[in-house]
Amino acid sequence: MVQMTIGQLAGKAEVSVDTVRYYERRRLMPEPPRSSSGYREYRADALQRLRFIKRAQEVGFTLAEIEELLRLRTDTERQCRDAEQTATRAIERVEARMSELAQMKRALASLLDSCRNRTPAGDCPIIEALEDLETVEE
Amino acid sequence: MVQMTIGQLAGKAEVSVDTVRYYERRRLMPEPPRSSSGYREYRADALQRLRFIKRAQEVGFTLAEIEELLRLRTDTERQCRDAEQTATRAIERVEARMSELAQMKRALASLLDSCRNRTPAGDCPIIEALEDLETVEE
DNA sequence: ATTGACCCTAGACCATGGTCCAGGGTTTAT
DNA sequence: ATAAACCCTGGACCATGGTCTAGGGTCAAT
Repeated sequence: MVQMTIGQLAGKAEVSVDTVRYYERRRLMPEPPRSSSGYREYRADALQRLRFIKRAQEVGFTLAEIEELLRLRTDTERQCRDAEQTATRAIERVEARMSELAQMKRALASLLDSCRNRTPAGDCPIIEALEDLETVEE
Repeated sequence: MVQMTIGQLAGKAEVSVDTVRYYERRRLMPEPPRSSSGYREYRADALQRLRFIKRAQEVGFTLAEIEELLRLRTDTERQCRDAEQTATRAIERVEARMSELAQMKRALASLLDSCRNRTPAGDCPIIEALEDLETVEE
């Protein structure tokens, strides 16, 4: 199968055809040649590129960053330094979000804990805590 | 100050007036009485409620969950069990997101690491990795 | 030859949690 | 009395990453 329709491409990459068209609009995927009837005709390199995008997304790059990486791919000189920077930014973003979540988790766990140790007759400590505390951190 | 305008309320809670109106539309805030000229008139309990919402949001509840908690607040019987469940769900959501992020971070760190240890002449290992790997996990 | 599965476009819509705008009225301070 | 600062509504718009729809054309199989 040297040529593929968009549906075949999407199937192989396990994304929807809408996603492929969306990436084309976003310029993450190049515009492929068209058949005489206007159908997009993809070759293996399109699948490779789509997989690149998916993998990069899985490891936490945003589509904007992936666009950057894809641009770098063709510019071998500046390539590595810039890719490194992009990855560093992505790590920092991930880390920042992780510590926000860790804070949330601590707060929620402490709410839950008070709930489990409450006096049977009292009001719900979760709701009380949200009503009264200045901060919910320990 | 027994009555407040929306701007005063928003100021005290450190949110925007748009946010207050948005919460009203979302039914997180009740519709307050209006002055003769149609201005919203808030009392202290509105501020309390707004702070409840903010605090709950800070600890990782979604607005939908906060709506739930607010509803529970008036139903003292089912209160605690349901609030506990909501908190448990929130924790699970936070934890799931945290482990996704941890996975991302490991993958990004390993990319970055290969970048720093590369042979000076080679292509960018980050881009290579995204091109070639089946998975980027170790 | 017709049915069903696929393809096309442009644009609307989804969730989330808001923010901003236009076009008006009101209140407060000077 | 006039300007600044505030308030009102309804609806559009933002980011993010898609998904869906309408209204049409095409391709493969029967």
